Amino acid sequence: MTTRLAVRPEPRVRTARHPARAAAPASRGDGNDQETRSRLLTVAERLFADRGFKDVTVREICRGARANVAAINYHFGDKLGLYREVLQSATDAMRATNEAARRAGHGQPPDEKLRRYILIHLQGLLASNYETLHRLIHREMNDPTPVLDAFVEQSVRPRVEYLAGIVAELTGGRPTDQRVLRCVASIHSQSIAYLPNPIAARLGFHFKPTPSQIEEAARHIAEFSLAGVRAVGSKKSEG
Amino acid sequence: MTTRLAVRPEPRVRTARHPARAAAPASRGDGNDQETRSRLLTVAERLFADRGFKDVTVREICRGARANVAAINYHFGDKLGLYREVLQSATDAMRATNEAARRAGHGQPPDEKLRRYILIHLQGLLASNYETLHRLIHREMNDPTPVLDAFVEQSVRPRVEYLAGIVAELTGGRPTDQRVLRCVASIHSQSIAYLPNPIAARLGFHFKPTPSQIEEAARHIAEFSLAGVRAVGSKKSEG
DNA sequence: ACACGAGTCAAACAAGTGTTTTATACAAAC
DNA sequence: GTTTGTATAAAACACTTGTTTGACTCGTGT
Repeated sequence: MTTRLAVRPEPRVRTARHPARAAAPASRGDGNDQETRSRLLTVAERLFADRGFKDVTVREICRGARANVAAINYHFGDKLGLYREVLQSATDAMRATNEAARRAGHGQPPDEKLRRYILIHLQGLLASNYETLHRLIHREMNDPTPVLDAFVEQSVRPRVEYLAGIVAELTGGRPTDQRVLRCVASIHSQSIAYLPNPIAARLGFHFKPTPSQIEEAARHIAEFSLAGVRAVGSKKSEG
Repeated sequence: MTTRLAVRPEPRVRTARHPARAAAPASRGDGNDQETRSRLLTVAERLFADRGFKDVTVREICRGARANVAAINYHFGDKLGLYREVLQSATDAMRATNEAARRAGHGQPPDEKLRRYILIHLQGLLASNYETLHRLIHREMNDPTPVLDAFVEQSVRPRVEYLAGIVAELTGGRPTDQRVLRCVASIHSQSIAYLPNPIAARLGFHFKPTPSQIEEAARHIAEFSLAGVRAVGSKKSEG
């Protein structure tokens, strides 16, 4: 029936997720059981990233996971419950990248912090298993669901605040200064440009995300941005 | 039935678009006629931008345009035909912006060409009537349809080539040089960041696209990029 | 032995979907 | 006046959608 993404009372998952006594889960001889659940997650992640929530049918996911049509409702309550769980793993993965970038820059001068931040994030962005997750986020940009709030708070905001801190160090401004925030936007947006997308493909930009190509791109963004930050940071505010 | 976007033989539009003799089209007294067609286009543009091709139903469009369900099939053959026509007008509008930017930079030194290019494109990007069209393109990035090819060739490629020419002038490189192309990506991606999007909204970035705010953002991008281009352009290629 | 519950399955369900059909109104061409 | 072709409308069509049902396994606990 209604398929629009919306908040609604969590549908009762039949019994599987809330076993009555459940010490040792019953296991069948054919090696399935919990496996079905994780197979559904794997297949759904790929399909949702490829074609979006609405364009993917539960029948398709179940066929891909060699499960019955009812499996999704049994294991996740409904289609949206499955989607939520898929997207939560994306949020977790990106939070890990954030923390890695922070550690790598610890104790370094601000320009070196920026270089390492950009490199690590670009590596994370283009790592083949994360790329799927980024496509999911890109879809959330067009059709936000309640899941996006958690992602922004846990993943994007820490990243932006850390970046603002670096830029503030570089320019001597305050992290909430308009001028600083514009620099943050300029830096962040450049990385996104290296994600594979159909327009770049049609233009003939075949960026191969090999380690050395990623390093080269990261170096470009870092030097480009450092010069940019210094240029706009040293100017008196005008107008 | 099948609703996936795909190339398929153009469905026969009943008669309206291919009148047999048709000198003066028959017109009814109630002032409708061709109006219905353009009302459908207007409503469809807004709905497609808001929620995407698949999420919008023909019944919804027709209700919004105060037309019968059969109106879309009558005037455009099918739902995809309507979508095609909506997106074609996006392509045309952007091509006009391209040409305006070219004219504005004619005879100017390269740095001034870049400043004017960025300002005009940012103005086009954020003009309220173009913003709808950009949301449509953003959706095409996730789910490309055959229409995207025409858009890239007529709208994106000329833009990128013009920008590459300016950067090449600034650095003394050739427009197809890897280093030049990376600068083009850096410049172009910064403008995109100013399009309204749900992540920026959740972060509290309330960019008001007033003329003066747009000018200020354009100035930031231009100075940031000019410094960046000069920095990476003056360096010898290494590694 | 028995009951219970986890997990799976085929089938059905209710509500949508894009599209087609049939009919009708009306202005212009003949 | 008749025909022709445009434009609209209500109803039906054929099909897909997410979800639910009820039966059926099969390990486990008692």
